[in-house]
Amino acid sequence: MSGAVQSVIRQPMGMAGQVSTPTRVTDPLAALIGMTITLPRDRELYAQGERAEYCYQVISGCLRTVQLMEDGRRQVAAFLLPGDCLGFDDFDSHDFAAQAVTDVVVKRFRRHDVEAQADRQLALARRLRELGASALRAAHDRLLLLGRKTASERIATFLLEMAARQHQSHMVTLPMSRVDIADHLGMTVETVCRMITHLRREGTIAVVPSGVELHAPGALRQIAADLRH
Amino acid sequence: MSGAVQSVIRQPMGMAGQVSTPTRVTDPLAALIGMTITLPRDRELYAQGERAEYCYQVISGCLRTVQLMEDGRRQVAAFLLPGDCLGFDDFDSHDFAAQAVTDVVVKRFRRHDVEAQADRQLALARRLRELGASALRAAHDRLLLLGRKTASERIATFLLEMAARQHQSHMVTLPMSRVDIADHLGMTVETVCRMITHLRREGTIAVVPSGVELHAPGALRQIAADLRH
DNA sequence: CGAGAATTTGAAAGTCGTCAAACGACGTGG
DNA sequence: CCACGTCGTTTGACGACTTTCAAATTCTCG
Repeated sequence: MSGAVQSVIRQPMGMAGQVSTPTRVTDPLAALIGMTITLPRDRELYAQGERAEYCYQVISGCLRTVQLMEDGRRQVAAFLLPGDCLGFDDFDSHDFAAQAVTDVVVKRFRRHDVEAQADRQLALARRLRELGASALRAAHDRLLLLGRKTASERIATFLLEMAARQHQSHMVTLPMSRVDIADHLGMTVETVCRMITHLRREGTIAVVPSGVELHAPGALRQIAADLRH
Repeated sequence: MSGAVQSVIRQPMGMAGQVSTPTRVTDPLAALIGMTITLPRDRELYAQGERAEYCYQVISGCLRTVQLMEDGRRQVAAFLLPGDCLGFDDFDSHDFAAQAVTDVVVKRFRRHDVEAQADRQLALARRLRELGASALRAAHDRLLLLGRKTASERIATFLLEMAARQHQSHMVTLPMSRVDIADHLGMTVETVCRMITHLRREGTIAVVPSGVELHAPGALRQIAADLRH
């Protein structure tokens, strides 16, 4: 049995960005005709450089987007949770690979169709631009993290972000491995472990099988030294 | 230098497949009504968190987008050169500040107008999505750089990228300070200098008042260990 | 229960950052 | 036109945070 696999974050879709878009009664994306696809853990949804024919919205499970260097160094650009979209803003080919962190269900759309539909439906076109803006904002926050934050700040930031995305303030599910986290935060597995251990010994968090419990979110926030607000 | 209107942020070693967009006869952006604004060096075009009423296209000069942490740590997300656009994909407020690196001339558009126009003109709507996609791709490349590349690789990558964006292969103009470069590449001024000195002593580059000459772009490329070929 | 993988911990090494100071480019003022 | 002060760049020495290498421990799954 897949232990942690099914304890993946569940949450209604439609909250793609924690952005306060004025209450959208019907998400234009929901109107698109999409095929439901399931993907087993560790399977690749698409490869880096692959022709980008489809785009996707995550229904359940967790995906990661990955960039590789020839010598094996890896950068996980993002983890995608239910409601998140990917592939909508690529060009002809995908900039990075997308892989299933857990068993995953996604809704798949033909990009050509989406583009065509966007030309007819203003709401969708706007939604697509919003989607891009969300992704861009997230990427920019990560630039600051990777460029300027220390190891402990990165971990704290990451845990808080995951908590927020799961709409939880005490329990954070971490479906991805420590290696994935390391490659996401620009550090090594060992450093990730050490930082987590440190937080645990401080009593700030507790490590449980499928994630961590946040005992002192305030302390985390202080460590994260979060910008904006 | 105004001919660069279509040169949105380009990849280092601009391959990535033929960057879709076949030769665009008329850029939808050119049709927008924009006011020309000049900005002296070091002046701020807009502040972080400021209400995003306008968006811009660079006509001449160089801008930087900046994120600040309370303790002063700074991340330069991007340098913008003639033809580049900014502010098109923000939400209500700007995610970061934009400041003039040199004296700058920009064309300013009211975002509300752009959005409205996009609703009427498919080409513009598509162009806006492309713009977002370009920015996103650039940001992702930078994630890999910040997360996984060494100091020398970052410098090499940066020089090659600047050369490509200036459509030059031997002479690179660097209008920004070493501090700006450092804050862009996630390192310190001292390290930037050391890396440049190292390349100079190797004979790979030569430092001139306004930038550097690339004597051995091949060597740079090798150092950059560039992904995506 | 046992083998292999993932996580955690430890010790040593390195890269990069910090602190400090010299050097050089400019612009102002004498 | 040159002296001088300021700011940006460069260089050096030292220290620290992370990484690297190695191994113990825990967890997963057959």
